[in-house]
Amino acid sequence: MLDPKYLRNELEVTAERLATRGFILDVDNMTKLEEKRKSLQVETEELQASRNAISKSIGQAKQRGEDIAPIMAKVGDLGAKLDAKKAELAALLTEINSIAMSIPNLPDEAVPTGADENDNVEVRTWGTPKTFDFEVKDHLDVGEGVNGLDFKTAVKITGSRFIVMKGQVARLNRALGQFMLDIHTQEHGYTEAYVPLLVNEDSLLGTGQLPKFGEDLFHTKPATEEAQSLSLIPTAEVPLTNMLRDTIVEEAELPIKMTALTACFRSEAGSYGRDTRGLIRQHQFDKVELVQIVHPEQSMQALEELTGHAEKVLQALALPYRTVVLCTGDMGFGAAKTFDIEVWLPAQNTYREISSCSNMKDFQARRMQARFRNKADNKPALVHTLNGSGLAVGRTLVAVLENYQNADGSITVPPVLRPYMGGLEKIG
RNA sequence: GGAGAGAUGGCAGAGUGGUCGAAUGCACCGGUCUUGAAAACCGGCAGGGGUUUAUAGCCCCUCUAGGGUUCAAAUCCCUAUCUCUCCGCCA
Repeated sequence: MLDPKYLRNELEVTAERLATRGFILDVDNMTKLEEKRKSLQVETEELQASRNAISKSIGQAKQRGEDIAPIMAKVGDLGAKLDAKKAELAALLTEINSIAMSIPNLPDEAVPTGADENDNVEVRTWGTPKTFDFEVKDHLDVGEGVNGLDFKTAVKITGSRFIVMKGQVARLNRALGQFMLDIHTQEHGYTEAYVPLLVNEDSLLGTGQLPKFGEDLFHTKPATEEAQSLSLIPTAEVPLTNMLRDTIVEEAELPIKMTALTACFRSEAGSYGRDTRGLIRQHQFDKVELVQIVHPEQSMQALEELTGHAEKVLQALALPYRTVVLCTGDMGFGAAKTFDIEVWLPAQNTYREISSCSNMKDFQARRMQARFRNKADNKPALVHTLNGSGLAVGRTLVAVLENYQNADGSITVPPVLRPYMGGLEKIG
């Protein structure tokens, strides 16, 4: 969430900046609520203060052995009045908080203004799309051709948008994940983490999936009414970032760099009919996530680095890609700045998103109260959080199947993956 | 699943109805000493919020969370969550 003080004092500026990402802030309503809050809070605290004073004097009188009755009489209906004000204030604060939790992050000044993905700006490309002297097949035909992808069986077991992988394709998927983890832990300084795939509501509020995007998630149905519902993670960003929730770390511990290979689960509500063919948009897929917890002054530099770490994977796999900076209108809820990395898919003759790397600045940190002890004044201050895919394994598999296909229907195993495949050079 | 114990500041750990937001130790910050460091000594040090030009003062809230009793709750009662110990079960 945004800094409440900033929101209050710079309401007009905030509204303007939010408008660039298509979010309309109801300035009049905010002003009205804020005025109400101010007077109500002052009144409540004054009542509270007078009750505290009286209670204290009762205690002191009692200790001196004096008669309390006259003081007790002064209490009167103070308690009832206070309770009423408290309830009124609590309701108002709840309303204000729910609005605050639904306001997206402010775009960084450096982010290009735009309405949608068409206004994103390419910042670099790497590699040259390979030309094929035969008609290229899409990854689905390639995968099914070597008996490695089985959509029909997945539908039987579960439903659409799930996949069964078999044989060397399943192994290739596993190899990709292991390879990525190894790069990030051995060459980029990330600590590997094994994390829960089910998380509680506080975690989802912390990273910003809730309260607004609950329908994008899968939720468990508790066995009993009282039991808490847990949700399947849409990305390892949720458990990794929430590791820092409600903690204060020493400044010297920053930056904290963590990575995890996990399955990710997305309900893909509202995306019916899009990318229905193949592995591009599944309800379940593997992803290697990169998370950095950094000093506020370092976060923009960290975003460049983190994006570079993700790009390294594609370079190692010799997969052509381009990197774009998302415009204000295309960024996710909590992001201040985002780079998307798009890999070349020959069958679609276009680049498709394979990684999204974002600097959330203090947006998540404020929600989670993730802080560090600032050397300058020895006080706690909010950290900045970043995350990025390094990479989405399922989509990387798509890219490998398409870019490494041969005329005879076989797939060449990218050289860097061969150690993970028992030396295998070709599938099919 | 059964029985019991517990949850307090960055950490450890006192505190069982009334100047307790809370002893003490560690960590941390500042200083003295030292060529420098360590040790020793002195001082400071919970977090959030309101008001305010103010990181000055003043005020409010917070001892896992949510309810309750009371003029007054870290302290008493209820519920939830989590942790630990013992027994049972189990990959």
